[in-house]
Amino acid sequence: MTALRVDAQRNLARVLEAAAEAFAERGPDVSVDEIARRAGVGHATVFRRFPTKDALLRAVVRQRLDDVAALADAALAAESPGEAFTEYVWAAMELYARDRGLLECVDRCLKDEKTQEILSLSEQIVVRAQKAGAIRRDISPGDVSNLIGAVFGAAPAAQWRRHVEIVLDGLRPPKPV
Amino acid sequence: MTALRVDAQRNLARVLEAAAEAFAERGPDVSVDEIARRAGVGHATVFRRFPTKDALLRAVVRQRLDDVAALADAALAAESPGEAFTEYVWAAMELYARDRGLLECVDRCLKDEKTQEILSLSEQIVVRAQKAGAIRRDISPGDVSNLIGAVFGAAPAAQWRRHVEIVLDGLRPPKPV
DNA sequence: CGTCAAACGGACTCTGCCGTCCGCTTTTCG
DNA sequence: CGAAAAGCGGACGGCAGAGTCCGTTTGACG
Repeated sequence: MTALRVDAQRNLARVLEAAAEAFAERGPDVSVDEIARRAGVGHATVFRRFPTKDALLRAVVRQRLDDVAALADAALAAESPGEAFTEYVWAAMELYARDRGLLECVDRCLKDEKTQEILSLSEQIVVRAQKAGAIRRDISPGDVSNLIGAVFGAAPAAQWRRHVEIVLDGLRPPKPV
Repeated sequence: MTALRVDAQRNLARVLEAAAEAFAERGPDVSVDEIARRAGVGHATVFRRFPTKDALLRAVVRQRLDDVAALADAALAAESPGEAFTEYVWAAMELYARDRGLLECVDRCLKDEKTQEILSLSEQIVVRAQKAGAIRRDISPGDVSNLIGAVFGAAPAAQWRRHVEIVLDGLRPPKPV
């Protein structure tokens, strides 16, 4: 496999950029035609680099998830597990908030390795916080991501912080009576 | 407008039943063909009674929402606003749990009068509970429905009770420190 | 510069779905 | 019973989106 021709490289970059933008704005259901139009190429060019629309989606998601992975690594390295967890949640949500359609895209890539990796890291963060007593134990680590993701995804853009705040409150262990 | 022929009445009933079942199982995106197949009629018969697929969806939703409306009325009539709210939430979610796709169908019928009516009733229930001090005041009544609906909709079937429990905990006013 | 493989994109196919049409069947009612 | 009206559903049209084909263009390289 030799290197791509320079025009092909440029087009590939444009496609990835346009796809990231389009998926972020409109979610995973934007048509390939729309992406190609944004990239200024024919849609056949998209399919030459990515065998299916799904492959393109996964490529974009993997790219965007790198930032989240960095946040997760930092959270796992931090001293206070409880604070690390809430800070991780806020930072990650802040990222998703910039690209509103991304969450739905990630949902559709659950089988993807990269997505699984993030999920696994997130679970570790939760487990650490649970062991430290910062999160109630009657919910599985995986469900915590679900819960927060769902609330974030459904909240009106202006209100998501308050909604997430409420869930975080609910996740704290009930004070002993 | 004279009455329907008896065979037409029977088919109409079958279509409504099949549609309710299909929408509940598979969500609002089941094809009209699928519904017609379940009802044992041609899909043209469906379109004869309902001008569009959306009209059929709305009819089904209106029908199913009657039960929810009854719950809401009961909650508004109850003495303790706080208890009435939580009981209403649990009862309504129990209904949606039986027909998992229904929630998404309701989402798609937000403009429908019946849906608006339920939303309005739900808001009144929340307002009452807020006035009674059972729910924190830093969230709008409409957002409470959003929040609970989102969590319920995204939760794995076996876990939704726990997830809703957590949100309810988060919705209680923070204990004064 | 000239050749050739790589890349391009418009046109095409295929699939799934909504909604309509029209010739045939069934019910109704005198 | 028999005509008229109501109902039926298979076939059709149209649309949108995914993925393919192929004649044309363009960059790589001697």
